[in-house]
Amino acid sequence: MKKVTINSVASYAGVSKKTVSRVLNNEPNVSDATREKVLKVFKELDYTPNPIARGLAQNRSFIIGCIYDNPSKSYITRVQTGALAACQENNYNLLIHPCDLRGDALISNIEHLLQSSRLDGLVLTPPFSDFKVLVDFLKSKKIPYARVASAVLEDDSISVRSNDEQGAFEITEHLINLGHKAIAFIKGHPDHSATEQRFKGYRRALSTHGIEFNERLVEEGNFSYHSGVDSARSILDLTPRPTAVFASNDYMAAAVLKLATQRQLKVPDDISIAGFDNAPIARHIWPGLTTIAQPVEEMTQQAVNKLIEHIGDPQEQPYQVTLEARLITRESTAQVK
Amino acid sequence: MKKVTINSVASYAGVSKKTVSRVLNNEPNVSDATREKVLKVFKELDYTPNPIARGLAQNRSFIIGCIYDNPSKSYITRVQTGALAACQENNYNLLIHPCDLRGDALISNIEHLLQSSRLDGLVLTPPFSDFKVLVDFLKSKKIPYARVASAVLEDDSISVRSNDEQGAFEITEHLINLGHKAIAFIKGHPDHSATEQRFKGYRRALSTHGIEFNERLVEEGNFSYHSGVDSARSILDLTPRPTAVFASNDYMAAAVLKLATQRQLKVPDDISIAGFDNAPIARHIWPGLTTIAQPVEEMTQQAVNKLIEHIGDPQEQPYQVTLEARLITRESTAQVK
DNA sequence: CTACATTATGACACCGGTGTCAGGGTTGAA
DNA sequence: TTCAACCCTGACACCGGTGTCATAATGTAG
Repeated sequence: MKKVTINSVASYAGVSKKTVSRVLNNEPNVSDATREKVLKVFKELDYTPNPIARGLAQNRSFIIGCIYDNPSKSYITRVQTGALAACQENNYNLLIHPCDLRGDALISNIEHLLQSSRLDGLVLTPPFSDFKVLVDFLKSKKIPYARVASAVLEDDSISVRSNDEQGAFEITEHLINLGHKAIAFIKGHPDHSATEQRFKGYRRALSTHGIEFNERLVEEGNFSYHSGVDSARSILDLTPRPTAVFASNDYMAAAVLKLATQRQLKVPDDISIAGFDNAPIARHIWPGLTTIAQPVEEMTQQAVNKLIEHIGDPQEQPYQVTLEARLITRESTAQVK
Repeated sequence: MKKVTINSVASYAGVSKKTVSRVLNNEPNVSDATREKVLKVFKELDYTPNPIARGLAQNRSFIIGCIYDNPSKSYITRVQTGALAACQENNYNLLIHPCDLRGDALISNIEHLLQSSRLDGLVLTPPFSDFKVLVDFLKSKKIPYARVASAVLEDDSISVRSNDEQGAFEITEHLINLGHKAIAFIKGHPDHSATEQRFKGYRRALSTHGIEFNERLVEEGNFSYHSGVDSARSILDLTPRPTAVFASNDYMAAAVLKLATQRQLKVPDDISIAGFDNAPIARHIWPGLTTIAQPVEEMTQQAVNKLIEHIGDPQEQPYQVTLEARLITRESTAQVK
């Protein structure tokens, strides 16, 4: 396939490079006749502009980076799906970059990424969405960024989230309405802002319904399945055993379910279990997990769309949205006996 | 941050652009003194070459594309992990591109991707690895590609796989050794080459051990959890009920487990269940699934490494490797009663 | 009909690198 | 000593677009 460049189009159409460029970019000040002539040549020659040359001239790469450090594969996949959808709408591409949260290495890692890829913008996913050091760094370097599922909304950034606190409140309330009073809670990873939000929702539901908070019912997890196993062990060993467990995500909830089943406990007859996120595993196991569904794809797609808009026009307003999370009840929770 | 370009480095070091470029690319014919001088300036000025400019000059993007259409999220994540590892070693970036297998749209979709991104190469993951139309298209366009987990090895391409047929043989044999004779089988998606391979391994194990193949024990699935539910229903309704089920992947196996549990069957006491892939779910459920572990990350990493090598030097030999798959026994399979 | 604003177009430099080639300096063999 | 071969280096064009500015063509007000 011989290369079709802007030069061939220009000479073929009998106009200058610059005019072709104007048509490409929908610039004003091109006569309708000329525009149509050029557009026709585009088709005839099957011309596609070279994004690299374009990037060089405009100092843009048309690539968005997505950074993550998340134990939940399904979460990442959903984030990617949403980001990809937005990228495709805007003729951007998505570059994925897993990286470790810990330590100073992060900033230099990101710095290297930015220098070596010249990304136009960055999507921050949990736990990076609320990582102040990183956000400040990006701000100082004037790198456009968007935050997905951050706990805090700030005035001057793009941020799309869902209401974790409210979701946790609702699912806890659901358990309370089923008659549960001793509801154990497994926390998430301390670096994720969702961890605190979900914990807050749990506590608010308890206090709203006049149930005293009991610290012994709270276990520290980190969102991983493995941590869920450890927490589950402690919880199931308690006497009296709680009648329900609310884990901060579905993987940990699945771990509780596995351990409970291993110990011959019937779920939900002997113990109710609830999770969070509506990960695939929540419906792949028996009994299916009652959980909170967040519109992760939608959140990410909106965030990336706004990010790209912002890149095109840095005057663009900040964008802060909170989407609804909703309760999904399955078989893992039932009326207390 | 003011921009550090090759020009600033050159004038600062008192040499020409071209000499700086030579140092950058480790070209010969640069005196040691000059080379060191330039390298020192790199550090002092904290210079990073602009990949976009480089790409324009060399007509390369330093980006590898990875295309997929796979219902298994965990498989995709593993592929990405391996591909990213290889990319990072070689200062490449990874661009992910989900797309539909079906129809003519695929080729034009890929064509558009190539034109708009100028990818240096493509990684084909199942089911694309064995999709002849696509492979032929890439060959005709002279786009470098590598195939992951393809069934067939061809002479002139890069292809890294594991032995699905052998894996299926071993897990079936494992069931036979436990005394099972009526072993149901759930096939995968017909477009995936692994589907046929795994079926072959199953049949070979049966015939090796003198067990007659029974077509009624075979169900058509498509690797999705949902299809597993349907197949499980048919299998569990059989009389006499098979004593074991071998599903072509873990999601479908998990579906069998869920349905069996719903029907009050004890696994593995009443029925043994085996999967394939060693997906996370295999160890997240109870009982854990006996399955076959394939080194997906390793496969992809090798494939991408070779692909990048090939891009740098198109004379590079073809590369064809088959890695070992290994049996992992968990609680879902046991001696027949 | 002139004076001036506005629109349409192209020439040319530029983005930040790499490829080609020519020229000066060394080295080694004749 | 001479000449070819080789090593090192830089000038310059080029990759394929975009930005700036000058200029020609057209429109509009006085």
